[in-house]
Amino acid sequence: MNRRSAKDSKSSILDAALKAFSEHGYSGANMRTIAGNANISVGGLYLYFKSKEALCLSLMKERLEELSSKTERIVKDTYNPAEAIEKFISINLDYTKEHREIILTQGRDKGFTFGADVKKRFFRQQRKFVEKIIREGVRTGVFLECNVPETAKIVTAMLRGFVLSVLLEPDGLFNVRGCCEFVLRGLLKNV
Amino acid sequence: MNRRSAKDSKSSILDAALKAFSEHGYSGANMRTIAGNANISVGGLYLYFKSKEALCLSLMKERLEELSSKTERIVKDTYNPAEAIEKFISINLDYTKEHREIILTQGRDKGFTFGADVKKRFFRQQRKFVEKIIREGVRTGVFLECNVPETAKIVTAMLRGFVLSVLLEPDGLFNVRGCCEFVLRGLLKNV
DNA sequence: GGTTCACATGAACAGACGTTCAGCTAAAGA
DNA sequence: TCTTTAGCTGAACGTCTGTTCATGTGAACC
Repeated sequence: MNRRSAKDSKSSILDAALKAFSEHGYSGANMRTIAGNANISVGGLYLYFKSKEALCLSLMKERLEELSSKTERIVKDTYNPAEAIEKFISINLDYTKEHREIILTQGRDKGFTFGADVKKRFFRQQRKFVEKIIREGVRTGVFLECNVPETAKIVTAMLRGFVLSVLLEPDGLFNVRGCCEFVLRGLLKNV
Repeated sequence: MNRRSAKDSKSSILDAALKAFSEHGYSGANMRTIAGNANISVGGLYLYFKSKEALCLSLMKERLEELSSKTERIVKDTYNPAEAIEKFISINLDYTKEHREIILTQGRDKGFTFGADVKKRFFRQQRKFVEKIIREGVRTGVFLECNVPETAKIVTAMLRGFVLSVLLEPDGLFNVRGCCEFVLRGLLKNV
């Protein structure tokens, strides 16, 4: 066989695409550059992804599903609600630091409609996690009584802001611990 | 003279550009379409803005300075810190609703570097406002003792998340009042 | 050797892009 | 009437884009 396995080539392309899309946005990213950075020809790239759009969607789906399942796994076996919230926030921020390109999901390129269903599913999923944690917190009397869906929406919105800040600030300048404490102060009964 | 005054044409162009950039991002926006929507020719557009980049920067600057001065004006003559925070948040969210294009400032198009100085100046300004409010709150004993710059950073990050959520959710679904309360619970001594 | 197969190439195409420029139009002043 | 002037036009240019396709290469099997 030739140089690389199909699998290796595909993953090379995905890596390069990730970099390109996160640095230049959808329209700004360039198929020739992506191919070049993946050490493959343009034609070769098109063997694995039938279009730019398909490549970008595949990327987004992969990343969001990975983060979603990671979150679910860790949050599931944490029974203390306060701890669960903390974990929820730090998993998301850690993942953001590791994969800065996750910002793709927030982007507005090609209008908000691009990949809208994938993004929507992800955000709904995230909100459901938070709702579950808060409901448990309220039930066990650790958290304040509140409108659970509304509060979950606020907490996920805050998280979204933290994620953006982590992406925009030079590394380390953003304090994850402080964020968790601040959020918890809004939830806990006895601080 | 011909059809319109230079002033009218320029403002028509800015309106069309705003729409284009916020809907399609920097690379996705199209000078021909912008000109068309502004009822002017491509050549005409270039009489007023020497390049796409200049047009976008001029737009961003205008919007951010408007919001910044609006914030300053209203926050300045509010002496109750809790009220000031509430106003700070709602001014920002109202402005976001009115000018959805503000999302330009959150974007990553053309790399993070595009318009970086304008954005940075704005965000620093915003953080300074928040710091001032918090410092006053701590001084008068209404707010909890805290690391002021760190806390201000967290609050502005949260605001950023709220702004994004307002932009992403269909109108009205996002509860401003609830956000303010949540943030204040993290700041106030006696809730 | 020949054939098959998976993997790969890059020139070429068609269209879109930002930008320029020689020239137009009609109102205002002489 | 002629000239000036502010405002405007849109074809044309060069470049870059996503995408296609006829072709190449070398390992594996017969």
